[in-house]
This record gives sequence, C-alpha cells and structure tokens, in this order.
Amino acid sequence: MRVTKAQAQLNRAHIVETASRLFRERGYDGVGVADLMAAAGFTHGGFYKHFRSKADLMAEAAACGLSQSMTNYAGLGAAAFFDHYVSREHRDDRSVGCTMAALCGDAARQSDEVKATFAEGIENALTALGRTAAQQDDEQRQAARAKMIDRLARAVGAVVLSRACPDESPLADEILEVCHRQLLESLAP
Amino acid sequence: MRVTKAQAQLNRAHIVETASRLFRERGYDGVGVADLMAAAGFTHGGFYKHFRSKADLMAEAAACGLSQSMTNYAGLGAAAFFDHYVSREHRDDRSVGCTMAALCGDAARQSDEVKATFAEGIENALTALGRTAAQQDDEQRQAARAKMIDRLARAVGAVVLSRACPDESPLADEILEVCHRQLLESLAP
DNA sequence: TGTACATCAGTGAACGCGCGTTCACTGATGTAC
DNA sequence: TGTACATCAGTGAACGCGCGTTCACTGATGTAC
Repeated sequence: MRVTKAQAQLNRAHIVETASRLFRERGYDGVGVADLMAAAGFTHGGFYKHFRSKADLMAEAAACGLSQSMTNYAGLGAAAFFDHYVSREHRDDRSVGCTMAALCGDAARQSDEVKATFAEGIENALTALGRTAAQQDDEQRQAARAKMIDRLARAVGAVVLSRACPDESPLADEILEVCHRQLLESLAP
Repeated sequence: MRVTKAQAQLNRAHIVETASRLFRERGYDGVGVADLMAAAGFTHGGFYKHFRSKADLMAEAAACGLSQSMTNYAGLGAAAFFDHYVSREHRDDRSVGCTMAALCGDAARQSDEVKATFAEGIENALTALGRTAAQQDDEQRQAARAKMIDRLARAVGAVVLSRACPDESPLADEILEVCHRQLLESLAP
C-alpha cells in the first residue's frame, strides 16, 4: 500500500486541512484521531506516520487555519473584512470561518506552542488590516495600530458572544448587528 | 453515612460552585466527574445522587458562574466594571473571573440549555451596566444599549484574545492596555 | 419521649466505551546493481 | 533498461487508560407509632 512521496505529502496536507476544519467546528477535544482520519479518507493507524502526537497536529492545524483565514481575506480592505467578519454568515459557518474566533477560547488552555501560533495570527491580521494606510510617523502608526487592535477585539468578541447564544436567539443577531454597525462607523467617520 | 437534608443541600451547592470554578479554569472537557468530586471533598459515586448527568451539572454551573460574576460586580458603575474586566488581574485569574470570558467559546458547542443560560447572563450584564443611566426615551435607550453591547464585545474580545497569546507575550499585554484605554475613553468622552 | 423501621447521602468497586497510541503486516515505491 | 531488495505510507487489530455512569452497600437521619 505504499504511496508516492509526493502523494504522501499531499495526504499529510489534506489531513492538516481537515483537522483545521473539524477543530473549528467541534473544538480540540471534540475531534478524535480516528474521526479525523476517517474524515480525511484514511484509517487511523497511519496518523503516526505523519505526526508524533495529536498535540503536534493541533499546533500545525492552528497555523494552517490561521494562515488560511488570512488568505481568505487577502486584498480586502478593513471595511470589507469587518463587514463579513461580523455577519451571520461567518457566525454560522464555523468550519470555514476564522480560526481565531472559533478556537481562541480553546487556545488559552493549550501549549505555549499553540498560543504562540495564535499570537502570530493576530499580528498577521493586524499587519494585513493596517496595510492600506499611507506611510505615517511612529506616533500615528501606534495610534492606528491601537485602533485596529480594538476593532479586532470587538469583532472577535461579537462573533464569540453571538455564538454563545442559542441559535435563532434575538440577542445573537442583535449583538452582530449592533457591533457590525458601530465597527463600520468607526472606520468611516 | 447519611447526612442532614440541610447539609446535603449545602454539599450540592458546594459541588456546583466548585464545578463552576474548575470549568472556568480548564474548560468543560478538562474536568472529569471524579476530579470535580474530589476537589469538592467527596468521592465520585455520590455525584448522581445530586445530578442526573454531567451535562445537567454543566448547565447549573454555567448559571451559577454567570450570576456569581454579576454579584461580584454588583453596584459598580460601567467604568469600574470595565476597568477591572480588561485588566491583567482578570485575565490571569480565570477561576474567579468572568464565566462569559472563560467559557463562551465552549458554550457555543454546548446544548441550547447552556447557551440560553449564557444569553441570560449577557442580558443581565447589559441591564446592570445600563442601570446608572437616567430615564430616557426609547430611541436613546436603544442607542445606549447598542453602545453597551459593543463595549461588552470589546471587553470580552480583549480578554479572550489576550488569553490566547503565550503568557508573558508582549502582544497579550498590549491588547489589554489598548482596549482598556479605548473602552474607558468611550465611557467618558 | 423512646423505640423500630424506612430512607437516602455518601462510599468505592465495577461497568462499558471511546480515546490516543502501538504494532505486525501489506504491497507499491524507491534504490542499487 | 531490467532485476532484486529495502523502504515506508497506509491498514486494522490490539493495547492501556480514563472517562461517565451504575450498583450494592453503609450507617446516620428522618419518620411512624
């Protein structure tokens, strides 16, 4: 049953992507190795030919998910980013949505390796969101960064709180609408 | 080994409080029934004399934790509330901190009963935070509520993102400081 | 108030189950000549 | 280029372990007379 080296690398990448998706949907503890491998189209035994442990995969899946979220939004300005980020569509589709919003609660209880990956993801998001602004002096750049951090916290907080409410709950939608409006106002005053 | 009815109720309440604390620290999946009962000073078998299942306890512990967070902050104005909420002290002490901040990520994957408890907790927080404001017409009240929802999302987002970063990471502190400053500014313009 | 019996909070062994991980095995791929 | 052998990605049974839950039991509490 051996497989081409190239195919093996593709399979490995496929497992990481599947894991990234499933973890976002069900959390780190909600996905077993056997579950995951079956979802990726393999049997569970082969897992350890690719990864030393489930914890190792979790770190890789976090990195994959965070960079994937970045490329999904790549090129969009901050307004377009937040417009989609704080939306029902994003809230209801965890598996393709932002890894930060889906897993930052879980990340807080993971290894420092996973946490470092999340910190990197946040930095990358801030860089990407600040890119459109023209060159400025240090003070202006600091102020712009501070505002963007605040906006990101608002956006993540809104999605996370909205998801914690029952489906179809009026409050869940209200949180999104209210934060969406105020976020976009803060961008175009 | 039977125990007074009154004592049994005290013991039950103690178990719920212990669970609320441990869940905040380690997440719902991070605390086993045996762990919990040992932490409360009992053996695991007695658990089912008080609760039908672990899921039942989770709902009760969420309610307990959310109302406890409310009483912790009772009487404080919004400024004092957010001042402490978005602080290193709160971030680093999950077990006595806000249940929303600690578990809203987990809550999103729990039963609608747990989620309904969280939605109630959010409503209660909004009511408490809006209390100081003078009587107003409907439009003003709506606008004030919207602003408070936005602030709550910012506060929860800041704590949750900060906790997802490695301990001692500069970004973790920067997020808190930046959001803390801007939140308080938004309250006293 | 005192006695006899039922109740039930708490104990600790045991249950089945699913988890992460290991292992002997397969057979196509990679490599050496 | 063809042949012989080593490698190793993937398979599926098996492992130990900890989980949530059940159960027979204990003995102090609650209750009936």
